[in-house]
Order: sequence, then C-alpha cells, then structure tokens
Amino acid sequence: MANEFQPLQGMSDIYAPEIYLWRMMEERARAVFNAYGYDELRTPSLEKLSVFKRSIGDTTDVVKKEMYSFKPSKHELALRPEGTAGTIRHLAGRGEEGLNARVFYIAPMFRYERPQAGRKRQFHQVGVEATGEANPLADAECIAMQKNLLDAWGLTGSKIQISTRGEPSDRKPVAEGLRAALRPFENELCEDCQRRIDENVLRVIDCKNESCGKIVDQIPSAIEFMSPASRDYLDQVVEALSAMDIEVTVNPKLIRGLDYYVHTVWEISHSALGAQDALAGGGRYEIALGKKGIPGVGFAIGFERAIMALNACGITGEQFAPDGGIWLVSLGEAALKENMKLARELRAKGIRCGMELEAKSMKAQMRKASRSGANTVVIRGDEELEKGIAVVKDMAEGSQQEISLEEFVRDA
RNA sequence: GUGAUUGUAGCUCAGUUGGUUAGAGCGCCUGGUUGUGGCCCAGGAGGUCGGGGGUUCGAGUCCCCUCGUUCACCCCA
Repeated sequence: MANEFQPLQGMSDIYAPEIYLWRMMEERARAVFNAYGYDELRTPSLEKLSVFKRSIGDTTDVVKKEMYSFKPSKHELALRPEGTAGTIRHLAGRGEEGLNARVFYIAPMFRYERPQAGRKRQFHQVGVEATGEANPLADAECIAMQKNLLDAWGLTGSKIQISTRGEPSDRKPVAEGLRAALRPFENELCEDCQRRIDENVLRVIDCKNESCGKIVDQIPSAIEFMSPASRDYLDQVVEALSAMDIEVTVNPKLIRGLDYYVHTVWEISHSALGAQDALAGGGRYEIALGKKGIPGVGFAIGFERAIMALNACGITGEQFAPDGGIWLVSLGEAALKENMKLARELRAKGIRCGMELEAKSMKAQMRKASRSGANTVVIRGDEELEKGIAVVKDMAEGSQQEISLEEFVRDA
C-alpha cells in the first residue's frame, strides 16, 4: 500500500468488522464496571512529562526511552504511555474524595517502541483504579472484577499469575539478598543478566534465557527475603481469591517493571499471544504526587492483545455486526424520491436502512442489497406507489409479499 | 536501540538464469428477456511492480539508500 495512505508506524486504523468487537468489549466493560460501582474517568492524552516521571519512575524503560515527549512551549509534555499516572494525578487533585475513589478508563496509550505481535505504538487499554489504603480484599476484588470482565467478553484459556513486590522497606533486603545469592553464578549468567545483577536484579529473575532460568531456580525467590507481613499480605489475597473460586498461580518469578508497585502484582497471560503473552496486568501501588502518597490498586487490559486471544477463542467482529436492516429498491424517479422519504421514517425509528441514490437496474440494486447484509428488501415502483403498497422481500427465505406501506412502516 | 523477515491490482499470491503491451484466483462494475440478490456464463475497470538512486542495450527480477510490514530481543498491555 502506498505510504501516504498508511497510518504511522505501529499505529492502525480500526474499522468494520473488527470495530464491532471493540464496541462489544467497551460496552460490556462499562456494564461490568458499573456493577462494581466504578465511574468512568477521561483524562487528557497529553500530560506534563513530570506526571509520568514521578509515578512510573524515571529509571524505567517506559519513561527513559519509550515516551513520545516534546516541548511545545514552557513545559515538557508527553503522550501517556499508560493510564494510572494520569488517573492518580486527577484523583490527587480531588483531595480527600480522591483517596477513596473507584474509576475506570478506556483509552489509547502511546509508547515509542518497535512494533511486534501484540505491540503497537498506539495501543488501547481498559483499566481501573481503586484508591485507598492497602487491603488484601481490595486487591482480590480488583482481580475478581478483571476476571469478570474477561468472562463477559467470552475469553477462555487465560491464566492469572500473582506475586508480590512487598513493602517499600522490603526492596533493599530483597535486592541485596538476590544479589548475594546470584554472585556465585555471576559468570554463568547471560550478558544482559550480568549487567542487570547490579542495575536491576529483579530483571534477572524473569530472564528468558534458559541457563539463567536454571540458576534462578536454585536460589531463594524474592518473596523469601521479604518481611513476614508482606508475605502474609499475599497469602490473604490468594485466600480471598480462592474463596471466590478464582484460580490463580503464585509465581514469585513474576516481575512487574513500573516503580510504583507495592505488594500485590499480577499478570494475565494467554497462550495464543506469541512472545508477548501478557494480555493484562495489575497491581497495588503507592504513587507520590507533591507531598502526598496516593495508595491504590488497579489493572489494565490491552485491547489489541485481548482481541488476539478472543480471536483464538473463535470470537470475531462479524459476530457483533449490527442487524442487517432494510434495503429500499426504487424503480423509477418517482419511487426514488418516495423511498428517500420512507428511508427517513425508518431511520427515525433507529432502523439501519440503505438504498441506491441513483437510478440503477433492479439487478444492480438487488445485488447491492444482498451485499449490504440487509434482511429485508422493500421494492417500490410506479405500480406500488399508485396502490400505496410495498413488495417486501425476506432475503434469507427468498419469499416476498405485498403489504400496505402504512402497515409495513408501523410494524418495522 | 539491536537482529531477522517481507513489500507485485481492493485482498491472497504467480512472475522461469534480467529480454517485447506485468498475470491468476477472489472481490468490484456491467450484461446474460420487460421489475428481483446469493449459483453459473460473458465482458470490463483497476498496478508509477513501496519510494529514490545505480549497474545494463534492457530491471518486478542485480546493487545501494530509504519508507513501511511481519517476527524476535530490550521492555511492556
């Protein structure tokens, strides 16, 4: 395809029939969130760069190298790479009520990365945030709601993995403990991990390199270096989930990169996705904005990845296409004008109604009607106009009958 | 940022060791008796072979650059 008609690299136009799937997902998401008492929040796509730097962490790759940022005037700005930072920025501004809020968003996110399967530069997430002090039940409810949503979409075969990052005070002992445990194996680790051991030990834990994995299996998990309170917190989350019959796997090797996470973190993966098999993630966080720290828990689901998984489940956009509606066939100029009026009446009733706007052969009009997916075709020519009737054809059956126009409009 | 892969009609793809007006299937349009779709038949429209440079008598086919696609790494949804 010619370049000038293509969207930017890593960005896509979304159109029928796939758009029908998007709409279904959005509608059901709103319904599920409503059932849990969440309200929708729409924040701007563009924020001050500092909003993201402070909350996501300015050493993370997302902030360091994946943001679309620029400085049009006084402030340095950035397109949001995720939804939590902006949401918390908003809630923090609402004072006390922002500390006990439940909101959701459905919005595009932007990350300047090389595209690959399930990874776009503009991608879409549906996410929620529930602010409030750390509480295992809040985390469990959040996961339950997320599962609820995936079920509502008809997604099967996804797996929830859960772990904990512990409290902020656990970070040092965890990092030091892991480093000490890894040192003896340092030379056997891959190049990346040898660098990561000092830079970001946690990343060694989820290295995909096979030999690194074997070493990691031999050393204690990060959780084992945490305080009893942190471990107890995770146990309570898992217990609450099992009470709700939600299956999760505790995976201490699960690492989530954003700095703001504390305690519970989780990821939902699906085998249909390829190398990037996580379609959703979530966790508890503590985000410092100004003088206050906002505690909360939330999740995000990637639309594009969820769609790949849904497609693998045999769920596609076609299945959610609108009703085929009615097609009007006009024979002659007079009928054409009369059908314009008829179409207006039908459309006012919310019926999908199409017609050819120029005089064409009946065959051409029928062909178009058929391809439009219309269930019903109304044929009118001079004869019908004179008698005040319409020939109504059922496209699936192939049968047709004459009925009075008045009656047809009334029953349509 | 790194490493691969691929780029020919709306879509899926053929195009032999570089050689005359670039093909197929599907789709689209128009016909096949006067007012009837989906099947069948016939005809037709539609391509600066992603773009730019180079080699050559001659390039869709070779070389270089560039822009995209797809996939993987880093990282993340």
